Amino acid sequence: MARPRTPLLDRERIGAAALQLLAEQGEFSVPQVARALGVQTGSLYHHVDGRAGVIELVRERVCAGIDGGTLAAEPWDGALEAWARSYRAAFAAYPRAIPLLMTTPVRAPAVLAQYEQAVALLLGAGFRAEQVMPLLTGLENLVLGSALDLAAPDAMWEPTPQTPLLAGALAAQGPGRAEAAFEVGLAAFLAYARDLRGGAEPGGEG
Amino acid sequence: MARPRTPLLDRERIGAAALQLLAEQGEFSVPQVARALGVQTGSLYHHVDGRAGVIELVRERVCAGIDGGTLAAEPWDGALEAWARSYRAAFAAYPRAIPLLMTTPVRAPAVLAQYEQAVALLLGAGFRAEQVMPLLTGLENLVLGSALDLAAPDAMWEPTPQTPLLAGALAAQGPGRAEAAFEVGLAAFLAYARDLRGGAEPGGEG
DNA sequence: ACCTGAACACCGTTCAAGT
DNA sequence: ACCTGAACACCGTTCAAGT
Repeated sequence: MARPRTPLLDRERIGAAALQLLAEQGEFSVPQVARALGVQTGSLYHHVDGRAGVIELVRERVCAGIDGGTLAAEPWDGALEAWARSYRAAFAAYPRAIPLLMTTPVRAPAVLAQYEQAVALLLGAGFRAEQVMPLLTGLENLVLGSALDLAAPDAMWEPTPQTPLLAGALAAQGPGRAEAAFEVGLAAFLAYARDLRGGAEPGGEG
Repeated sequence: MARPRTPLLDRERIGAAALQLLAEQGEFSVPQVARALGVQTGSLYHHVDGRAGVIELVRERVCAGIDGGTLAAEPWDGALEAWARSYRAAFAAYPRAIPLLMTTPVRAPAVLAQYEQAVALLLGAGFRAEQVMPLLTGLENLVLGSALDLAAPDAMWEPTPQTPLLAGALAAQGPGRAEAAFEVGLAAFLAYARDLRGGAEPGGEG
């Protein structure tokens, strides 16, 4: 068969297959993706830059759920808040992909473009350049940590008979609690950002 | 040679070798650890429950740097703050281990014991059982995210010519910024916790 | 350009054999 | 109990061969 008249593979289907594997079993391998698409493992390498490239396709798919239009709203703090909520919802839809995406450098151009826009928002609001990344990474920690907590609240703890209090605290966790923690964390973050910005003029340079 | 009169291996040395590999190259494999100890790969399985067991040894080593005594101080919010600072310092010493430990369930008894103590502190301060885990995981997100940011500030971003603002924001990041973000994040967290607790009696049951 | 099929170095885990 | 040495199934990546 060799080269088919119409390609068997494309980046869309590769990303979708990898994300589905992640959703089902919490991980994926390149051969598994190939198998799911009825193709040889090596064939993927004609479309994607190895496993890291597949991860970036997954990131693009998950992040496609984020409404980037929120970043164009005014005022700046309302835009940031709406973006954070949309960001969290997108990741909460694929909780088992979060660990993979949290520990992998962001290369996907579509995602970088959205962060570029977020940087522009903060600079336009009057923040200084050194203030921007701490704000964005702080917001990201809040969003991703909380999305993981929302969808997999006890994934990180294996209590034992020696830790009865911890076991009780885990059992007492209600689904609304992660929600509440996010709300207050977000409010605290926004209050901090407003305070940090002080009386800067919107669009000002210094 | 088969069984030596005095064992060649012990859990201490396995954990130390794995942590050193993580510090040097950001990852480790079981065969690499065996090689570093001059031993066959299979030998490790007599001392440790597979790769996951080695990860838990690494966690114990890193967490050994946390001063658990802080949790016995009074008042409760001062204890929590001191614990968070010690926690962050311990992880900042091994930044390349953080991604591995952040995405892996906690099984190490010594670490679980410390969390058991933290749960006891919060319950003793008057928090209700459902409030405890959201507080602890929120604090953990703050601490680990900030430790990672402190030690590897640009590890998560690969800016391109299409993202000049992002590149500028990354370049403008000073080392003191992660510190400042942690300080304010911690202050916001503690203020939230005090507010959530309200006027509960220390040691009260609710 | 795109797929196959085979290869390569590596991984995590198991286990009989030896002392 | 503890180490060796070999095995197994699996992984990520490369590449000549075919169309």
